[in-house]
Amino acid sequence: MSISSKLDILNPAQREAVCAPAGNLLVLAGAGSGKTRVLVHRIAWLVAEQGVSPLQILAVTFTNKAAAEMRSRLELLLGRRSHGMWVGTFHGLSHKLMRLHWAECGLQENFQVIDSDDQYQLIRRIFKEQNLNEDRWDPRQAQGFINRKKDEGLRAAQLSHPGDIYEETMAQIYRRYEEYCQQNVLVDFAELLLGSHELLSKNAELALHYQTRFKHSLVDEFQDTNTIQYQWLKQLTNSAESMTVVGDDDQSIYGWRGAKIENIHRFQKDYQNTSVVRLEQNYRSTSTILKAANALIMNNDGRMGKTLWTEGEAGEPINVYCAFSEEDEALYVVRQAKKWLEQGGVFSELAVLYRSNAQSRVLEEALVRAGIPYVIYGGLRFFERAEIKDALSYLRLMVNCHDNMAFERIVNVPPRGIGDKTFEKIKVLASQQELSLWDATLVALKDKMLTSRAAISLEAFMALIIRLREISEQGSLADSVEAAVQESGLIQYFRDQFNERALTRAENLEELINASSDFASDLTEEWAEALGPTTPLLAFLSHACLEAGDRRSGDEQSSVQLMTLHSAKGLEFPSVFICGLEEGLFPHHSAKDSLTALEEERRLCYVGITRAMKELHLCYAEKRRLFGREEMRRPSKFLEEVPAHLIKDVSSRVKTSRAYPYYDDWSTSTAAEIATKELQNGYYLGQRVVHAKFGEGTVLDFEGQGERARIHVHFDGAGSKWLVLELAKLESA
DNA sequence: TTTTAGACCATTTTT
DNA sequence: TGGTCTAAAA
Repeated sequence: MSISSKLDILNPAQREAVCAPAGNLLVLAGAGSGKTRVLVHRIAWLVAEQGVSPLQILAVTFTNKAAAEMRSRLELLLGRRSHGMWVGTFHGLSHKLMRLHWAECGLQENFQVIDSDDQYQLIRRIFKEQNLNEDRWDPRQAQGFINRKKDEGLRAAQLSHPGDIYEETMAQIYRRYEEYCQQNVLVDFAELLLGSHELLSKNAELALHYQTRFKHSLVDEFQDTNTIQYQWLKQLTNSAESMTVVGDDDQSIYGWRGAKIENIHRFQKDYQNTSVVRLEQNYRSTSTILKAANALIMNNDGRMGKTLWTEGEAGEPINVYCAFSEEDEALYVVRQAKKWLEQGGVFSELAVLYRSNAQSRVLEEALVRAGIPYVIYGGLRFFERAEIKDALSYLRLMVNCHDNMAFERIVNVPPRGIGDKTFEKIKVLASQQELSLWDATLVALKDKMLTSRAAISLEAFMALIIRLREISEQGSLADSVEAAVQESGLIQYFRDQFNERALTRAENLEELINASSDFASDLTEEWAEALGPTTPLLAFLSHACLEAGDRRSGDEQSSVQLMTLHSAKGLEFPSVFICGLEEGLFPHHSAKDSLTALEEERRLCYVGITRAMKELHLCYAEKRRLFGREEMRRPSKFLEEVPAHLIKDVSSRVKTSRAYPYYDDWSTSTAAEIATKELQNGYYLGQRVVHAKFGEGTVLDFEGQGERARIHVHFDGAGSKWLVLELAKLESA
């Protein structure tokens, strides 16, 4: 197989990186400079031209998305599946190591991965158990503390701060947390890295095995690595012939999460004779956009240095819109979106970026009014939803009935008459006799310590779990999931409730069954390779934690894309709006006292600007409602840092004018039309109505459709009530 | 067990 | 302002 013809499409710098001789290589890849292409081609080059076996390759990314893209592009390039190659995320590969060597990790074969929400809940449980006052000590802080320490490679036992009450308390919580995880065979995200790192540092032989295996390693987004990830890599690549890291110090926006840009500098010190290649030719944006980005980022100190350029044309100037208010800013976006459509564009080519999620609301409202479809990134992902986690807890108990977390979560979900009192007795018994909740329940039942009603319920619950376990031993993965969802009564519980939310939940549970069946059929072949030896059920549970699903919500095909600047990283759009470019908002006020923080904000802005291919709109408002208060705003300093000659002021008004003129574009959605949109089932918000029994009142809210529709009315005499619309027989007052 | 009222607080987020 | 969380009330 020849790859050389495929190298022709590379530019000189890309080719230099792809074909660099074995050794250590640092690729500084600017935004839109084809870094994934370089990474993929380098692997292909190693395999096809240098005769490197896929088994010798380790390729690490941060996100599942990046890993999947790398894998599929590699397949395309090599014309075959890359069997035996380790391509995955830091966490995914760590997980694989731990599954393969669970015993050496001091775990059991059926260990389970927990996500950050599980971790948080667990820490709160520890707070209760230790009688820690949540007003004084914040569980979130403790969670941050534990993860930070783990990311630094530190165990609770290694911490000591005599006299410092804060550190002491946190360390104590950490210790208890470790204990709990060990007892319940739970592994959190940070633990995957730390645990697999320790696995290798404690087993010289094993370490040597992997070190001699992975002759060629490649790492994506290197600027985002934290301390433990760096050590982890160093350990695995100890005797590698080539180590290729790709990154961009200018796009480091996760410092607050423990990412260390310094790792780029450290790499050059730790890995001798590192050659550096800069990818500066950009294939994404117009030169105007690139000039703006370059000028902005020049204001940061201590950069590795890079200047983006393009062979493409200058394109349009950058639009700067000074809005009167945040509503006006949103209307600008609406106007431009309509214009884009008129000129033959598609909504999905537009991205609206903002610093914080709270900003999306006003934008959404304006888009809804204008009838423009949009998709918003953010919110809960599929596997993070409460009902899904409930169902997964049943599965977890099927795998390991001593999983106390899962036990506690679902023992009374759906409600089966096992209340706090009963459960408290079991918890006390469990801690006294050092039993799992499961075993403690057995003892409590045997010794008749419970009321008969509770005993019956608990017996039924345990019988259910045992029955489910039997089903899972005989049937397929989808059978197990379906049984867990059906037999537990979980889905029926939601179906019995007549409101939209419960219905959605029931639908989600059905979707979970589908997901498990897809997972089983799609991945059967890949399991062994991706995860090592494990059961389908365990694999599915881990998958649910490690790849919690898409963050997007909304299902329109051609929709405007709304997201934070952080989530825009790695994406590109023909036209980009950056909203809320105001001091205190972007850069965020929390960055005002720290130069490092300010520089990270600037990099975030740089990331935003470099998402744009053809058009860029920078928006800010003179006045914005923040926390219910109206405030006058100052434009962001980042706006001044963009050279004036690249900018076109598109503000539609004279400084002194008032709101009225901006509502030109509302001509299509007049007051009457807005009112109609808010009219539901013949009623509208704020309407005065009369009820035969409760008298006069005001309509506050609606819920549901058709027969299930309910209306929330505040009655002057009788207070506020939810009424079933069909039965209420309301009349207009 | 579920609903509701009041307190509190307010970047960014992947795994 | 509004979303989330907890404690109290129905």
